[in-house]
Amino acid sequence: MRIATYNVNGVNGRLPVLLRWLETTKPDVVCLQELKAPQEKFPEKAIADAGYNAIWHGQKSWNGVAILARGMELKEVRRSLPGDDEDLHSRYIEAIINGMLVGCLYLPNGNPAPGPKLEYKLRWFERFAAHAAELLAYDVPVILAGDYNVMPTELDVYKPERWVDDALFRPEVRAAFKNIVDQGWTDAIRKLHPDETIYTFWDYFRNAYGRNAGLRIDHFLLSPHIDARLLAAGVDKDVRGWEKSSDHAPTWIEIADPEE
DNA sequence: ATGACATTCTACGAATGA
Repeated sequence: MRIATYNVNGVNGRLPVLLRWLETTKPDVVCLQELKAPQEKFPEKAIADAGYNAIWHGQKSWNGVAILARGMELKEVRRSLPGDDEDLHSRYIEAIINGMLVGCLYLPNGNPAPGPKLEYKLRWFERFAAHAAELLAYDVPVILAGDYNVMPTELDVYKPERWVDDALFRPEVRAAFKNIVDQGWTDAIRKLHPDETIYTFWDYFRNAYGRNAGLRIDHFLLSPHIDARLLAAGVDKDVRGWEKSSDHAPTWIEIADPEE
């Protein structure tokens, strides 16, 4: 089974790219971020025609997350991250699919830093850490996939020294990510490719994709049950080179069927 | 230090992103 995460950067503006990618790679489960569309403007019919059931939590102009499942039922568990009823950003949605708990997240960017946006990011991280710990305690198969807006290590950024003061790479942000991993989660890409330069984002400026000046910020964190079933992980890098592409590339894992 | 690019909207520039 293939599970993918993709920050689409506008689900309607990028719909042709999204549909082409779904048709080409046929992932079984897809976590989408940055829909940039209100709830009623999600392209439900086009997604259904492509063979996918979907749940989503939209928001006007910004944010927005969705989970798609190819020929499988989605049972929605929640559509916001617990811990702050005042937080109205659509950044988290969670469903049970085929016996797995799948959390789809769009972690705040945090720039400019320091400032209130970084503080919001760090608070969001604390809430996410608390929720992740609760999920681990359930002792069930869990996948937390999405745009974490963090490069975990220097291997994950084309020019680390340029990014040390940025909200995606500041020490406290990297520490917040590591704190969650250390609960007992597996960073799927890094487990299977420990020394390889792998990016999931290239910005639109200065031919970043052509120069491979990228960042690894889209991640899969796996609970032990899913970690034991991990077969492969990678990035559909060529999609970033398509016309009208998002600035992110789809990132995916393959997992084995559970043992009976 | 800035801006390069691309998205969205009771738009025609501003806010946001990473």
